[in-house]
Amino acid sequence: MIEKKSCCFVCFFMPERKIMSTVITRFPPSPTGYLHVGGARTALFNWLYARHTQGRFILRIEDTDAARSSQASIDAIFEALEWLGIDWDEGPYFQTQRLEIYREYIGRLLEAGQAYYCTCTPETLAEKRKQALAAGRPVGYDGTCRERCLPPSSDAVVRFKTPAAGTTALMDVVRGRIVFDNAEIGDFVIQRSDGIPTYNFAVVIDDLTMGVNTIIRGDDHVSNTPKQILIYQALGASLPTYGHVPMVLGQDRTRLSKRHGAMSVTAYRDMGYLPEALINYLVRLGWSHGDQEFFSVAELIEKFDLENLGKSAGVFDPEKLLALNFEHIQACDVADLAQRVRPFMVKEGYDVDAGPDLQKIVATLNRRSKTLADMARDAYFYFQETIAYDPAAAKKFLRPVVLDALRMLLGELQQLADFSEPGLEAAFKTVMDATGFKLGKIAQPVRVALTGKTASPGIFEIMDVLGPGRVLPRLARAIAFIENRAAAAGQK
RNA sequence: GGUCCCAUCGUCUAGUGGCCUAGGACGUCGGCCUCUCACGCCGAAAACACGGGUUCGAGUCCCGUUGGGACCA
Repeated sequence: MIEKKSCCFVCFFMPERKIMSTVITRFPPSPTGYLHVGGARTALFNWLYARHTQGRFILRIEDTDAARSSQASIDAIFEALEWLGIDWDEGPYFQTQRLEIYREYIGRLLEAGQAYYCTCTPETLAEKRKQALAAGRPVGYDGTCRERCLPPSSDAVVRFKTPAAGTTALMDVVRGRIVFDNAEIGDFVIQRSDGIPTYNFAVVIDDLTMGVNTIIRGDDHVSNTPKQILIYQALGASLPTYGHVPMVLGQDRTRLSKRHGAMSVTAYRDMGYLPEALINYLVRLGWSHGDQEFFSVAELIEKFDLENLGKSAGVFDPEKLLALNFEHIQACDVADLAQRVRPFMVKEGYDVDAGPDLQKIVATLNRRSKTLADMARDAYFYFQETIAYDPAAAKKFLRPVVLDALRMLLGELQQLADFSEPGLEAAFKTVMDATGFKLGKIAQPVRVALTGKTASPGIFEIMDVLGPGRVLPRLARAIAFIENRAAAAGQK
């Protein structure tokens, strides 16, 4: 029978959240590169659960692999977490600063006879492994040094004394009960000969000493878990609640890596995604709340639980993320969006303060932008001094047939008192009535005059935002352009 | 190779034995709206991996097969 522990228990029986034992979760990245979306999702699950239960969230940097760890990676991880808005209540702790603590616990295990020194050489071990493989026996350590009571030495590792028989069971909130044979586990190394603890040992000691009682992590850790449970038990400690969530896969259904395109969290920031959109997407990949697709961060904190975590791996779909980003952009008010899009406009090279009102610009673009970068790019015509005509657009719409209409429109606009949408519309109406042209016939040439292209926000909107100071000269220039064109044609 | 896990539309998912003629979302396709492009709206195609059980009844439970994945090597 699958037993599931979850926050629903807490929420159901203790709606006021007067919880006896505070939930303590953690995120323990290795600083061996940027924070990628898969790691961010794990961080999110832990952070959300801590916030949901009003518990605590700890950040711990697992930097014992000196060769692969770097300060640059640590900084990159902080940067990504900060952008996502993931804050921590404790830490960051660094494993390299906790070596004494690990040694102390190694000592305890040694004293209690639950661990021992082993001096088997890698060569012998490899040879024995080969033989075991050939004989079809488990490839774990054969126990040569187990009862030898060896003293510490520079070439000795410390092994954990795993019970030779029996089983170790993991009660997982997402997968139920998973049982492992102790014989398969064998006596594993908990401290290398250089005195550095192995991953499985350090993790347990850290979680134990930090009071972590809820561990949500990728299911690539499932096979490590029985070893960790054995250590908890040897230390007489109570087990944390485990929840192993499935991996995030690339489009080709293999594990996420660089070749799947942009995978770092900050890359999405730089492409103009909203952190709340990435969060929404990542959390929904592997967790659900009925049919709901859109969640604000506050809503996620309110609704996130362990009960509804899925157990099959999910493919990262950039298209869906993009669609969600669009929705989150729609959910932002223009003042907020204006602030957020500003750096992207600066990156485009616009002199933002010299342009029209930023909020008014944003109001014309937000309904049609999937990213902040799109919005900044599409705002070009608000900032360019002289509009470059797209050749095809100019050829099709800046033609002599509309010359009179444009001249008349320019005249109307020059004496227009109310340069706002209703006023502009009235001016167009006058020209339409006089020429018999439909709106489209006039609007397209004007659009090209104003933006250089055939696609843009509504013509009255952009004229309103641009204002007479920009509209009139651009119109005049388009008229001149057509006149020149007509003259050139006439000479042929 | 050993151990463990997973399996519903192309993708993310709803579904916890009858409410399933399998629902939603992204994407795709068609239409409407329209000053362009978008938005929006309407509609369509699209899935329970396979085979055995259990049961009055199975997407839902059990076993096997196949396929994928993780870890250890």
